[in-house]
Amino acid sequence: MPRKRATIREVAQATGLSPAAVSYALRGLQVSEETKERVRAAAAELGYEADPIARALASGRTGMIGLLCGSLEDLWQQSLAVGISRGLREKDRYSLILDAFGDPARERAVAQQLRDQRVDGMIVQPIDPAAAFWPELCESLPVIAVGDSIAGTAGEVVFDNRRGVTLALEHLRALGHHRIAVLTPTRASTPDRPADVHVMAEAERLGLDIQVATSPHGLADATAVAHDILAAKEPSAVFCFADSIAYGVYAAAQELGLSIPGDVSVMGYDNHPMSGLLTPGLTTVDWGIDGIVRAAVRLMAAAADGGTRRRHVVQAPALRERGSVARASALR
Amino acid sequence: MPRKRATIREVAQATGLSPAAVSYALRGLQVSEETKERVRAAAAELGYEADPIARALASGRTGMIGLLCGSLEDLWQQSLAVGISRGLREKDRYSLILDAFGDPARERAVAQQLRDQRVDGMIVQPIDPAAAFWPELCESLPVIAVGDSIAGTAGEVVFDNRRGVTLALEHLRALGHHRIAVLTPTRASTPDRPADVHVMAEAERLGLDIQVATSPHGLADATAVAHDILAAKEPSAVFCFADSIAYGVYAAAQELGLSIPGDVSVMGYDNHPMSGLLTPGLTTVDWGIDGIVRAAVRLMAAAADGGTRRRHVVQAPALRERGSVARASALR
DNA sequence: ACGGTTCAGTGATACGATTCAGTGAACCGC
DNA sequence: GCGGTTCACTGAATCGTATCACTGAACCGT
Repeated sequence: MPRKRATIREVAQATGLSPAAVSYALRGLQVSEETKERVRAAAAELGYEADPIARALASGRTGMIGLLCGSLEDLWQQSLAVGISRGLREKDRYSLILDAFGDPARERAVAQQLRDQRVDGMIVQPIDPAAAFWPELCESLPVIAVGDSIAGTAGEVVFDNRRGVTLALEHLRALGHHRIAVLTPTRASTPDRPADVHVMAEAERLGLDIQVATSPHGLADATAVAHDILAAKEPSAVFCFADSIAYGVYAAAQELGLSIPGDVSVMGYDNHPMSGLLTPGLTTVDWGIDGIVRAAVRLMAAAADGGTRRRHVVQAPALRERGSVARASALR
Repeated sequence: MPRKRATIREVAQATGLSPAAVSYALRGLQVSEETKERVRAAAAELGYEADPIARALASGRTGMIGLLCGSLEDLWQQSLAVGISRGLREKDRYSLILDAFGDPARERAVAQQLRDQRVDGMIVQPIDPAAAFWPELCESLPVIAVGDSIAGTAGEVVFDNRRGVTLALEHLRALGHHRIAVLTPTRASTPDRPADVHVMAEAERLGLDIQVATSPHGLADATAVAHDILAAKEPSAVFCFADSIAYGVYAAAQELGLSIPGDVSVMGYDNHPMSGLLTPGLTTVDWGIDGIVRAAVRLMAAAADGGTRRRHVVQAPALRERGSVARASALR
């Protein structure tokens, strides 16, 4: 790790070529095999590697993919981000991970920031899919959406949230739950998430008495929110729109001496790896994170390599029944 | 989000000033209040913001802090990274998160890469604290080490692993465990981690019969490793050098029909938030992640703002007793 | 031998800022 | 009214690469 790096000019000087020739040679363009070899040797000798910043300024490309996460407080989104980042790495692309903190305003700013950093593409988990800037953004670089669909993307891995919600609520209803608390992640100033809308519609259709509250993803915060809900509302079941919020319900139930699923049933959403380890295991809606990661990476790679075909992958949910949901007792 | 951004020249033209003056004005340097205001107005009008890439090339600074993580497969390290990233954000600094995948060779490459990206500083969780490149790196930019100490840093948050290991092993021994399996994270080609060395020394001192194996952090992999250990070696206790590996032991015990702590005691290391939610709760060594995050962010901010005083924070561990460790039964 | 094509390589410019050295004017005390 | 500062600003160089428009030479078939 030398103090001062060699520049392209020094390599040019060493080989007696022009900087332009060196630039071409190292990228395997327009030069004779013999010269390429000579340049490569000189570059290795001097320990030269192109400066990514200068390259980005001149060419407008960086080889980096931006990862715009909805909220990294969510353990599942952490797994997703790490998984995608690793997947991209295997395709020799680096990723720049940024967090929107669940705030649509910040989401816009961060998207802007990623573009300013000249990322070659972005994988986004949109908080506000209806935001006006998406189409403009998509025109300036390839965007892959994960989760909800947005306009103009080069590809999407869309979760069938409608189906996921139906799966969850029908399961609860089939076991006799009618009075259900719904805990949805706190988001700054975006009232109508598509998924929330589905909850309302399905609850209506199934004749359920739901009460919606919001909670942050963090365990401590979620526990506090869940504590209040469990103590005051006495629902027979809690449907959490993220496994990490459900973890808060487990903690709150423990504090209150309530048994799951004896006193209250809990349903999650995501199937984070830890959900199977809890006692009882968290019954949840599984999206198959590995499949999502693979699809997102594949679509991004295709789009960044100039693939023009717009791909649309729909991720189907599966109900993963464990032990946290039981038949509603008549008592509550 | 305009298609094409305004440049500093356009702002200069609009105000009748030179580009240099605009550059100074927007950074609050060397210009009259009145001109500053005029420039700010014109910049706002044109939607101008300095291009971070061009700025990085010209000034050598980016305002970004690099986060070099040992292995993001570890849930605890994920929390740490997200926490630090969030902490830096609150100080108006963005972070570039990169993963070394537990590989010292990669660690070096990634550090190099971060430096090439002109990060203003790096927070690293060193895999190989003895690697030769650290001092050189530290001379070219402020480095904060988290975990193990490395030479030449601008500051460190060091875990007292010696004490942590002692705490864990003494606790196990006090409860009558002598035959102990130790599960330590898999690392490519670095035999002697400081923490591992402490384990050996302490085991010797306490007269314990330990058997060391390595395991990846991922739940599935850790479960497989733990399965083999539990089935073959029949230790009375397992000491995992990361909570996420301990989670694998829980899963394996479940598969094998072993009860924790009835058949085997499990001790973790880190105290990830989920550890308290398991049944039984995971007895573990708590490093106080919030304190680490705050200290790391504080040290980095101080160093990046030109603070010259080298700060050294030692993080003391605390044994967090839950239910996963019980008195050794005479049977096994 | 000739016009046309390809090939290997060059020189200059662009990318969009920062920064250094310098300049004219205003202002200072004496 | 004079030398010396300070102030506000400018012009030009710089950062390190990519890329565009050329050029001279070699090579082609006829």
